[in-house]
Amino acid sequence: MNIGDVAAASGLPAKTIRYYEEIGLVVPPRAENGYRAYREQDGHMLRFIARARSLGFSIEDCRALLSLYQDTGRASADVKRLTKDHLAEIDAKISELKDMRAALAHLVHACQGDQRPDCPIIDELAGGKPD
Amino acid sequence: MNIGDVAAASGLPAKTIRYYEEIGLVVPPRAENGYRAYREQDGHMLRFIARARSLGFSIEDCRALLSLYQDTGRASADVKRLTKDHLAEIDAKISELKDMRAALAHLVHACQGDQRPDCPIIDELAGGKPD
DNA sequence: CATGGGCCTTCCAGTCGCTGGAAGGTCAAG
DNA sequence: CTTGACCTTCCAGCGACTGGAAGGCCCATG
Repeated sequence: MNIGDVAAASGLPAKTIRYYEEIGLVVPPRAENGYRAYREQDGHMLRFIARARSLGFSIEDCRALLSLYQDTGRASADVKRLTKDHLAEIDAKISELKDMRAALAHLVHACQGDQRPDCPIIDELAGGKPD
Repeated sequence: MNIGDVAAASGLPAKTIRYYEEIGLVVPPRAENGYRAYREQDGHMLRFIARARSLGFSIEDCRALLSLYQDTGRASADVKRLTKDHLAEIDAKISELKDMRAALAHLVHACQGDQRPDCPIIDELAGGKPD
């Protein structure tokens, strides 16, 4: 399988797959002509990574997950801990974004949005109207 | 005011403030000794940016907001549109993260997390148990 | 007047995860 | 034999900083 084939199969751009090789994540052997020759297991790994990335795992998390994936003697506790940590980070991000969202929604609501310059959004960013 | 003073006043690291100068966001005059000499208006701008950044606005948004801030003939509609667009992006991010969160929470729940290798998280990343 | 410490300066490199583009090699079809 | 779709490498850039090295400036103390 050439890179285009695994790209189509995994849904990842070829560029990304080359990048994954560069960082040592999935390193296929080479054919005689210098083309990357992906084996079936390489394709599995790439699809594994694509799914993990879509769940927001970092590349380094993916590296760890991949080695757990390939370690048939793994403890599921290790996988679970990694996933829980990631979940906690996601929760933190959601909470941060929700705070922003609330503040922004409030400001949007307060602003007339007409041709006049008076604007509670600008006022707030400028330090808040001291009333 | 030297950079340390505006850093303390705005809560931004000096490094960041230098970076803002580099990208032309807040460019203070220089004192004879070469030090950045921040005027009061520069300090206001930096605090303005710090607040906008904490609401998640991008640097380019900050640039636009800053010019609206300084344009006393602005239309509040312009500020509102910018803010609404940003709010929509935040909402999109929240929704994406929530989807991830749901999937991760499900997986964490399903995984025993013991010393055995069987792991629904790995199974799912590997393509899902076709049952 | 020297010295020390805390500022300040510039410049370079790294972060994360790609993404774009240029320049060129390879392969299969017509 | 040419065309066009693939493949290769290498270099550069995104956003928004952040770290660190090497050196200059300023002020207080001895």
